[in-house]
Amino acid sequence: MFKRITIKEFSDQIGVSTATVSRAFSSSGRISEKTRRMIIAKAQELGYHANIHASSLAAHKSNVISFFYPSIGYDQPDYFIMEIQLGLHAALQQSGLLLQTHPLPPAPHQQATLTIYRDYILSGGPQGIIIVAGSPESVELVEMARAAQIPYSVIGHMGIEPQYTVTFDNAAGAEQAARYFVKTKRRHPAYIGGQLDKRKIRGFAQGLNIPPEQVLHLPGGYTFAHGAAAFRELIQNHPETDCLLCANDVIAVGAMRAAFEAGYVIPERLAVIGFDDARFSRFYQPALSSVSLNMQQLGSSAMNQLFQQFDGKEVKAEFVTCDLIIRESC
Amino acid sequence: MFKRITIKEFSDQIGVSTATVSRAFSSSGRISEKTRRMIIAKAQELGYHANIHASSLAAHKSNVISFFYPSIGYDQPDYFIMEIQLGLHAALQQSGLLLQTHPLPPAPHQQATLTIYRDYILSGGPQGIIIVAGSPESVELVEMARAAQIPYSVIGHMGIEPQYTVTFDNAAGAEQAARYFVKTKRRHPAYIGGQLDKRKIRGFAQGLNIPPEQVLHLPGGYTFAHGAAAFRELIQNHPETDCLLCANDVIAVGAMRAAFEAGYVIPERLAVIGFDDARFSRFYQPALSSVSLNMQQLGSSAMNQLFQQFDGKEVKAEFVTCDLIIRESC
DNA sequence: TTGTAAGCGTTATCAT
DNA sequence: ATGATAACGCTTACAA
Repeated sequence: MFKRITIKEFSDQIGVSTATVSRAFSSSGRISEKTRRMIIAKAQELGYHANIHASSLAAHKSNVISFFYPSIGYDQPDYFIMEIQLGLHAALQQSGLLLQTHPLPPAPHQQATLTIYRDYILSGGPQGIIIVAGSPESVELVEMARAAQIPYSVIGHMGIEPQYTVTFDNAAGAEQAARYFVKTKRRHPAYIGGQLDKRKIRGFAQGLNIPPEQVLHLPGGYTFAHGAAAFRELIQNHPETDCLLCANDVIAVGAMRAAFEAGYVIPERLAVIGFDDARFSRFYQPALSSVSLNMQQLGSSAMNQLFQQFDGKEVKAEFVTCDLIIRESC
Repeated sequence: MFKRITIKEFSDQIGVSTATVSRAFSSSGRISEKTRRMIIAKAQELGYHANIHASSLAAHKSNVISFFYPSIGYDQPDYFIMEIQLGLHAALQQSGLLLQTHPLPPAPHQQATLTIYRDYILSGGPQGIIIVAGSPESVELVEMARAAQIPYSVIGHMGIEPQYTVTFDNAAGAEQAARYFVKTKRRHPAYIGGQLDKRKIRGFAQGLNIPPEQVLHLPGGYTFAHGAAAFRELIQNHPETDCLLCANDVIAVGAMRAAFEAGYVIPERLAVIGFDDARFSRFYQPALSSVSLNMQQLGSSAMNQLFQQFDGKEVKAEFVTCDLIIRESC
């Protein structure tokens, strides 16, 4: 095994104490600027790098942020999560903190994996934890973070006390979409998407000025195939449908695809609006209009919540707005 | 701060030595099955979790794998990388290893970030390193891994000794695409894409049975906008173009978009093939044909190389094949 | 501002 | 199979 130079050897060689060396690298330590410079230069020269595990042990902090998110499968990329991760990294820039990613796998293996994660959290591994709501395990993770007294921040709605949470106003976004449909004289709206998202339907109904139960709703999964299938089903009984809101962009693209095949011209005959404004959907033909959620802002807001906790400041719930982006599909 | 129960306290409470407790959790230790069970049960009960930093320090291993990849910008998701990360996580399943993600940021901040990464690697942080080739910094990272004697694996072509490398045969994929164009009687091929990828052009030329210099080549970036702009430029001088290979799917989608606008019907008038088989492009209208690279296999192969190094086994270069997937665009 | 030395919570070696 | 104890390499009172 490769032997790194230790703080003891290094400090001996340059003729100072280990404490001084340590101070030179910690931002807080009281040390003369001159000594610090000298030590940093010597460290470069001799190739000294503090052992990160020893530092973590002694200082009770690890510099790693753990990012937990529901995973729809190891063969199924999730654009939503990917963008959040991007936002996290952007916020982490220069902070010296490192990001660890932890997908919560789907059914078969989730228990084993969760055990590994639990050990990791409860052993004091991460310095902060970011959890994307959406699976039952997300809730357990929050409990672990609390139990271990590690700063955490939740992205999404979880039905728990909200101060450590970054949420977004899906309902308002859906309402904007509905109002747009009304304004552009659409008469026969429909909604495609899973039933988890009560908020979106509520907002849609509100913008339409009808009770939520009256929304023509095709539930189902969040995939391209689901979107296409749901649309085919929809027009069997409701061929008059002339505008469509979908719970995410992947569904919307699937539905548009089925719509073309059924001879619906977009946007003339059918207006379509998606949700989340996934990067690829703006390249679609026609470019998809979408309720945009700034997912990167989601990530950086969550990191801010963590930073506030590190600094012992009061943490405020963060809120990210949704905006309707009109492109070509409506 | 929250005080966790330490191995000392725990072992005292249950009446064994710390060594025995440690052995109960390490797979290697010689310990009776009965004692192990007892200790694990007690640990559950009393909530004992080994401090991960102390373990890492004492055992000289950290259980974290670091994943470094070129990032095209904090506002620009990279589908390619995302899929590799997915493959990595799939391979990591149940291994108890954790994944850390490290984007190599574009220009302005890369030096500062690289310094942080260097410290991390040279301080003995990660137990293994996976590097996606593609930026100049990638090469530096390999040198750091070597210097620190940490097992590593490179994904992509880097022009260094190849045994710790997972590569893929882009050239063969491009050649397949060319042969398909020839077989389907296309006469006027063109290639859109950055100049980094000599391999793809070479393969394309080979399949076309012409020298590489004779390939009609529109260089440029890897984005949607680049694809669209390149196509517009292309047809100014070469309106007869009837088939198109693009360096990736995003470019291809951009080019298709520009093609529609210019009145080209796909695939009748213009055949298009992309590269990488990004998830979204199969949803496009028409569904994009693409040279498919199993990116998840890339990830798991890289992890395998790491595992081989952990076990002291000889490491063989890994190779992932490319296959042409015909859909609707050609 | 700098040095001394006592932790930090494990693992691993050497006895028993 | 189990126990005692010396590392592991750093940070941080406390002292100077």
